Amino acid sequence: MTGVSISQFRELCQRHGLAVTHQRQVIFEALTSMPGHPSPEEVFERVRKKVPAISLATVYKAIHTFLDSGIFGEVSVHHGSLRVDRNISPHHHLVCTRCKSITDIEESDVEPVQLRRSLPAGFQVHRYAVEILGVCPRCSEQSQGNPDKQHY
Amino acid sequence: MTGVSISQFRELCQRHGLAVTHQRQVIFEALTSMPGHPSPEEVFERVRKKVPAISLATVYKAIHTFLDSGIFGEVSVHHGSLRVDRNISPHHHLVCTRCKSITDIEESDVEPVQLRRSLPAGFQVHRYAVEILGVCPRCSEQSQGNPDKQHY
DNA sequence: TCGCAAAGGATAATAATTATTAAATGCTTC
DNA sequence: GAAGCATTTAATAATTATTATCCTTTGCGA
Ligand SMILES: [Mn+2]
Ligand SMILES: [Mn+2]
Ligand SMILES: [Zn+2]
Ligand SMILES: [Zn+2]
Repeated sequence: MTGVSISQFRELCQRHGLAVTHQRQVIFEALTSMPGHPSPEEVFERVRKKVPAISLATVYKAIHTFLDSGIFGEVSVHHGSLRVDRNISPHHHLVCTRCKSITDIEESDVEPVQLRRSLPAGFQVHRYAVEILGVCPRCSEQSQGNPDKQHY
Repeated sequence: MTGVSISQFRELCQRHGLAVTHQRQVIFEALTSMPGHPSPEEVFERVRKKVPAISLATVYKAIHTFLDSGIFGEVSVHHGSLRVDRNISPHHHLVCTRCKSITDIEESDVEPVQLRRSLPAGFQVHRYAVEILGVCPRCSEQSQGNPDKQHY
């Protein structure tokens, strides 16, 4: 029972300037009670058991609202479409969270990743990929302007 | 002029047991000549200038053929749909490339990432995200069976 | 060259996401 | 607590990304 009381949720919403709705609370509770990194579809399947009339679009909108408020995060900033990597030697990436641009960083430019404790037993590691997340020069320049203009 | 001669391409295909077709060569050349990490749509736009009659499906099929042969790579193994991360404190991920499962690794379980040289000027780093890519225990068990069964 | 498996083209189908719009609801003010 | 207005929801259409289908064409070994 990882339930969040209505008053706690109300407080959370107020802190982020969000209206408190029943749907948002149910979606929030579904998210906090699900293991791993759920997809909108998975959230929808769970939520509709409590609120059968809910719409998938409402789930998407609530999730984006939570993401925009920083209440939750997103696993991959560049999940929109397949991106081919012509560089098949191990390397890392510089990723702009604003415009989604991806730039190669040579593996030798980063110290090898060191683990402090062992991984779950039986996991076979193939490689370590470092994503350096941030804002590229071009995006930070025009940061006051329109913040969602994308240039690839 | 990063052009690849037809004989070089023919050799590459032979090495991977692929039939040599004009479309594949044009798609391959487009990929090798494009900067960054192109999407299928971008490849299609470029390729159709040379072969106007080409189909988008052919581009997708050729790209998958190249990916399956290991001639090129894919930036994100989990690009299929949005995945919410309830953990908004900085942390890392263990990713199974077989079943696409994503498991949190605490930031403190990995030594801080160290750069050996400076990044492109003006890039504002927000955080470093390490992806530990490999095969999870469950997938490596049944590795002889059906290799594309997914369990989340 | 012949024959066939493999690949391409056109297009339908599916999956993921976003847009639209009218009705319902939350929130502020009285 | 009701009124009014802005926000949110539900239903559904539209988009976008990707895959499947099906028939035609082509590459390649015999
Ligand atoms: Mn790369
Ligand atoms: Mn996570
Ligand atoms: Zn940028
Ligand atoms: Zn797995």
